[in-house]
Amino acid sequence: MNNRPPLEVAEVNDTPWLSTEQQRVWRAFLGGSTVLMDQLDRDLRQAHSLSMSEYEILVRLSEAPDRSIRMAELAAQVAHSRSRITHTIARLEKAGMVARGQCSTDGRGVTAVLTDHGFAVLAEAAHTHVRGVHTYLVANATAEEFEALGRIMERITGQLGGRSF
Amino acid sequence: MNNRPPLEVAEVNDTPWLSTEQQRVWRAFLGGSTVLMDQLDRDLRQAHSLSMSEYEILVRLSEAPDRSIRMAELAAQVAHSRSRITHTIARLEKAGMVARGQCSTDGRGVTAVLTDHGFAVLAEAAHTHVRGVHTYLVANATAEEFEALGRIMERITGQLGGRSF
DNA sequence: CGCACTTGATTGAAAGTTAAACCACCAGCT
DNA sequence: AGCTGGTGGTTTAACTTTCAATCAAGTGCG
Repeated sequence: MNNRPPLEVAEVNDTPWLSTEQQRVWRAFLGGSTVLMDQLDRDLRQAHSLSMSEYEILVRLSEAPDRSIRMAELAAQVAHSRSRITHTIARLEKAGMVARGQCSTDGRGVTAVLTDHGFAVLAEAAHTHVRGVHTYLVANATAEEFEALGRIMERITGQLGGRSF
Repeated sequence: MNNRPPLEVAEVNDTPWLSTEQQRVWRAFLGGSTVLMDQLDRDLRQAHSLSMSEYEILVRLSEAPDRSIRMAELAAQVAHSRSRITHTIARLEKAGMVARGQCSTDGRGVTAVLTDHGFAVLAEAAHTHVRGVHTYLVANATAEEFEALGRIMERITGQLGGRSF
């Protein structure tokens, strides 16, 4: 059971394996996207003590009518579990960036509302974030490549988008 | 301080903002890659009780000479902190998939070695994983798009690749 | 209405990750 | 040999995320 060819290249049963080239791209994606996200996260933390996911939440809130979104909806938008949103909002609330409100139309509904302070922090952080996206991603792609990236990712989201947590 | 245009579109100071189109692509990437990774992770867990990062470690080990890699080198390959590798390897060791060995050339060096059981688990899991990559990613891109993806991600890794943890 | 059933959100504990302190060993220098 | 500084790895505690249980409020139906 020892002298097989490297796993990812072997041809086994009915599983369609990856070509060497496909594998190269896949690994580039794996490595590249982690390195990219880690860098954006690090930048945000250093400059504004915000994690990437906290930042994303603030962005969504800032764009919503009344700067407020219901917990479940927020969870769906950023693809986190409800539980995680509860905890994260609790932290952001403690930091004074978000407040909780009752939903008017549904007795159990809770809405997260971006405070003025939260908005101010976001306005600062956005500079850091956008600069990062530019220099780490946009600058590393031609217009066509960038467009291609968008198309691929949109199809993936279309295929896997609606999920249960 | 209330009636500004949406944050990500406004033009402020010297920060080069993102065009609406760039923003669309960036969000697609953000959403698409999380949804993709989540799905691959979920598949792996359900079928083989392995997380994506555990799987990646097993893959690296399986490809290395003697199926063993030193801790620090492993950490670098999968872009995790040393500490995280220590913990993860401890878990994999408890599960009997990896063993620890002393490094011959360096007294403090510790090597992680893939056991036969670990290899067997990996051989199973690889089917699940590869099938996932195919149906979620490869199938959602033309050959050109796929190539473009590879180029972008390789450039990013080139720019950000060597990091400290 | 009264019942079962689902959904929205929170809770608390377990699991995983990060951050910082720590120990052991290597390397270079005097 | 004896210092000194740096690297490899583990440990501990703090923090974040997940998992399962819980509770409250909505919905549908006899």
